[in-house]
Amino acid sequence: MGITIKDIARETGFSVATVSRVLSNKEGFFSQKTATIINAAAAKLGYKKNMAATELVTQKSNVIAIIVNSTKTNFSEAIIDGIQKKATEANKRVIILYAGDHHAQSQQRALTTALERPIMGILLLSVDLFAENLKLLKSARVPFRFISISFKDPTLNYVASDDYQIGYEATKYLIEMGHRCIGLAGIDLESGAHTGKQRLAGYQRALLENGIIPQKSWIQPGNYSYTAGEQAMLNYHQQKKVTAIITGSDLVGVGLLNQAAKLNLNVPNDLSIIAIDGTYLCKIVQPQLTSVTQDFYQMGYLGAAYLINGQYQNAFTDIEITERQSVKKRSL
Amino acid sequence: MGITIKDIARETGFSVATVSRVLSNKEGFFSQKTATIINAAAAKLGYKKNMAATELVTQKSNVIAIIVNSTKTNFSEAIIDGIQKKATEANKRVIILYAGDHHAQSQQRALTTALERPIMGILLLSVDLFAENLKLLKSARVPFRFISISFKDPTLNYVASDDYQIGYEATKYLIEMGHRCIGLAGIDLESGAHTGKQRLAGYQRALLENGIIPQKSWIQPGNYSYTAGEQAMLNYHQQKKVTAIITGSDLVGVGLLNQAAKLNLNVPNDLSIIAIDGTYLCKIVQPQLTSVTQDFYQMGYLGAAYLINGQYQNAFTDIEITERQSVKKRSL
DNA sequence: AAAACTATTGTAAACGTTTACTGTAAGTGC
DNA sequence: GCACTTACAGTAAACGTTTACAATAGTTTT
Repeated sequence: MGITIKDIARETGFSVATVSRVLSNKEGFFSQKTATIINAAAAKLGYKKNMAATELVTQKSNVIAIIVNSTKTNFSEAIIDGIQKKATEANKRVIILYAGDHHAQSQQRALTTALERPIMGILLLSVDLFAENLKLLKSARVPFRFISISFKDPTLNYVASDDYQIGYEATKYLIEMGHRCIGLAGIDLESGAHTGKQRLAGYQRALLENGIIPQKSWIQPGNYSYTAGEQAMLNYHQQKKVTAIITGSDLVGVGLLNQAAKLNLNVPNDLSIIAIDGTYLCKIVQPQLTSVTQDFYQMGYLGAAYLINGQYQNAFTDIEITERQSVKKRSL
Repeated sequence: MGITIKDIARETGFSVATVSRVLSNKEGFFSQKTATIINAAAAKLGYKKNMAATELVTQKSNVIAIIVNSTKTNFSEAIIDGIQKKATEANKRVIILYAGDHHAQSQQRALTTALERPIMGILLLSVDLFAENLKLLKSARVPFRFISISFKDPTLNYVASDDYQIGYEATKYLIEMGHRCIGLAGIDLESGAHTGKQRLAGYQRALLENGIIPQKSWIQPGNYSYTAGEQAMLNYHQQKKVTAIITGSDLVGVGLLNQAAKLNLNVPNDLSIIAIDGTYLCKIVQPQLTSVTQDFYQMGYLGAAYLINGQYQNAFTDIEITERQSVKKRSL
């Protein structure tokens, strides 16, 4: 294959041990003169360290594996940026594995790819593991953390937004804007993650605190997708009850928005929308979507930090309401 | 660290050689009875193969590294899906590395991460390597292919769309729709890749073939970004010349579209837009953007196939015009 | 000048796996 | 009963690196 330290040893006349010490910069174990010779030879021959061999003997790795689900989650990029930032600071490497779109076999493939080689840990970005895959992950001796997804299970650590608070704040905001019949669309109430359920709980709480009885028909669950938004809008239109809608993701918001346009509804005059996420999507549609904005970058940064420092704890990152153009104040 | 074949050998009383043969399924070198015992022990102990060790001794790897630039390239997902498909078919694993947003150091970090471990090859998704990084890549003995970017340099292999044809077809389409003053916005004419230059050439050719003299002011270069689209629209508005614009990416198209709205221009009545790419973005804005649609999935699939089969050749994938709502026929 | 230290380098084992080479027992053909 | 296969399993070397231990020469201390 390529150039190894043996080649450099032969070239320079030193032993592989000395070459190794110079190349991995074990300060104090070699003279400057030697270092110069060896480094020159390495550069000349185009030496590239074989990390697999290093990891084999040292029994440790500086690689963090990120597992993302390939759903159109346009926020994963910001999370990855945050992870990269922290990883670079801590001199760690990052590799990314795609786990498909909630597909058990793809999940397993990604997981296996990660577990079959020496890595220092795994970060899972809003991936909701199937039971057998979670078991697989737990059975490995590799530390892992979830990001942008949370669980009841106390053995699972995560960094995410507080979904209860998201539901609560979004609802409160709409109530303050004069709305009383408020929809909640495109959230997943089935999965093992309790993201959807928490948002629902916060939403209900805010309604009740303001003397509003939540109506079952106001809730249109879905899988956070564009089409879930379209479908939800169709259903709301039949009922003609809600005046404002909270959407489970930006994409749901856009789906809702476009379906509303098809139905000749004007947003925000006929219907207000607030989207949960606040990615760039909100800014590039018309009208721009008001959002509960999550701090995805920070999520990634913090999740990586916890993994690297070996801290087993959960954390919530900040959220904030970003006002744009899709919510209108309603006079009473 | 974890369980090794030694542990299984001890547990079952067989030698590591036999355990290895069973676990890596070397047909014909072990009895069924032995296999059953060893597999049971492996399952019981939760054995996970250490691929790094395997790759070390076999001197080969089944891992393909994908390097993507983290620019908001919303099409990379489709390419990755195509790669994954082919990789799965050929029983290869895939890891992804982020190379930042045209940032030399991030590029180098991603490249080094890939080159420092045994991989069977590298796929670069529309990443325009800095000269020193290209040198680094070439100096390694690892095969690589570019996807969704093309070069004049005959030593570089790629699978991409034919950018000349893209420019030509987009322009021809607009001419057929009755336009004579046609803009070209947001393409990069500076970089080492000749994507932008090719599109420009095809565009000019189509104009000339139809007796239209290309005007310098019709061309507003940029870096394929949303803001490039906004800026280009501002410039076009000052001139008030073009009636239709070809945009270097979907994102440029959306930027242009939204800036047009701010300027009280109606698309497509006052201005027609055709975007190059045709990702889901075109469908989720209003009006939906007509596009020159690229077959990104196929690009990924084919690029992976060439890499896996060791074929050193270039290929162009199909393009097609997808009519939506942003181009209006102009009566003469 | 002996003792003790320091700086630099080498030797060899180890990491977890694969595989060429050997060995052995049982089966086959004559 | 002999030679020849066949089926299965073990021994040991190899992959590229790190590092404990040992060795050497030079320097300092006493």
